[in-house]
Amino acid sequence: MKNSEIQQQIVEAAEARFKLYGYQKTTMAEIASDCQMSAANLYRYFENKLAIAAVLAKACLLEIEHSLSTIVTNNQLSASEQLQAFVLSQLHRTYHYFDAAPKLGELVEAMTTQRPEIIEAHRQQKLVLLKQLLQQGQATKEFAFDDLAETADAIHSATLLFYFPLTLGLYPLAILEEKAAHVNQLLLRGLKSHNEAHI
Amino acid sequence: MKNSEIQQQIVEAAEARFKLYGYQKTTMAEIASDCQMSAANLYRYFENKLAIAAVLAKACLLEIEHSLSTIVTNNQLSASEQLQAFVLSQLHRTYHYFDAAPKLGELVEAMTTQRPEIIEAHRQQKLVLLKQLLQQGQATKEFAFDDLAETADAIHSATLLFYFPLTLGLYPLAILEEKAAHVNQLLLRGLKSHNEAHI
DNA sequence: ATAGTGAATATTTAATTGATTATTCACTAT
DNA sequence: ATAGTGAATAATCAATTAAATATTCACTAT
Repeated sequence: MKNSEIQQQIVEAAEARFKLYGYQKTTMAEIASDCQMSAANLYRYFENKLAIAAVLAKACLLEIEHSLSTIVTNNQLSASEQLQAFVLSQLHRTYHYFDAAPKLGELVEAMTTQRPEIIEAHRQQKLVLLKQLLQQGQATKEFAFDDLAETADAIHSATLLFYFPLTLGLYPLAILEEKAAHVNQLLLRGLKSHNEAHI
Repeated sequence: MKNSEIQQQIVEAAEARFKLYGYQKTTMAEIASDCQMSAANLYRYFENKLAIAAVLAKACLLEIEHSLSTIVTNNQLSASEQLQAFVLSQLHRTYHYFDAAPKLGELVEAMTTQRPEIIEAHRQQKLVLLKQLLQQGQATKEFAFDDLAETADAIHSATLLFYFPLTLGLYPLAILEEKAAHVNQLLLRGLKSHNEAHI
């Protein structure tokens, strides 16, 4: 069995435990036992427990990024539809994660406090995709705006409610979808190219 | 001394302690001592410690609402300027509260979990003010939008980053101001009346 | 009647300490 | 050399209990 396959196996065992019992309550001994090895041996593959969690977290975030990337590169969709889908995709994916496994909140907590660069990298990646989306909309004359980076940042800030784990718990999904629709509508009106660019 | 003056005195003593030492670390005995009375006597004026905190929290939120109300009724300002000020005022007031007294976070926590109706009432009050602002903008032809309530809700959702205590800590004030400016710019473009109302 | 109190009781916190658990390491097997 | 282990150490957690604290109440003073 290859080195990387064992790493994979460890992460998968950890994932199942983290989802079911939470990050805190999962012990290295349990993960090891699920892999038919000793706890000590885990350290030959990962620096520590947090590193296992980090791989898992990165995978989740990458999954989201892939979804978003698919939307941005889907040229069946207009830029408006892409933006709509972009926001809703984050909402649904993130909501679903915590709906299916509320214990994953512990992972978010751990990453936020101990690996903030992972969260930040994800944010940056989303900004890249948003900029791409906006540029495409601009190229087709569907959108018009002054500053690409500022606009992407504005959209990202304005849609915080739909991807920020702590706020997702505030409302049921149906309400969040409704709010997302309203925010999208307003943002799109601000982006449509038949506006004047300046006041 | 009137009954209500004593209540006032108690709340002020509690406020000073809450700001300096936090809600948890402040004891009823300390508040009472600051008022030259026994802890038992506090219960003649407030049901319990949480009730004192609730009065204080309501006062803080009312202060914010007053600021916002002043902005909305200030007819020196265009509707756009009002919206800009509306968002920035929340950002600055809220930021300042936690900057001057980080321990107030404990109060937010307590209210969020044990008196959520206070938070909700504040939200509703802000929506009322936002609707008023939007209607004025519509009356002067500065703004155009389809649904008043939906638009107010969209703006409120989109500016979450600038009043939600937990997210305010994510960035320094200067960055938040910058983001607020970008979001405002985009929202305003969506509201300006020279847009088509429908796509 | 109203404002106030000290002492009693009920909850919450804080400190202690005894497990658990994470992590390291010297070692074995291949 | 590489994969693995058991046992040692270090850090965390959990149960216990002691101490503080919130809250109630029977009572005093006005």
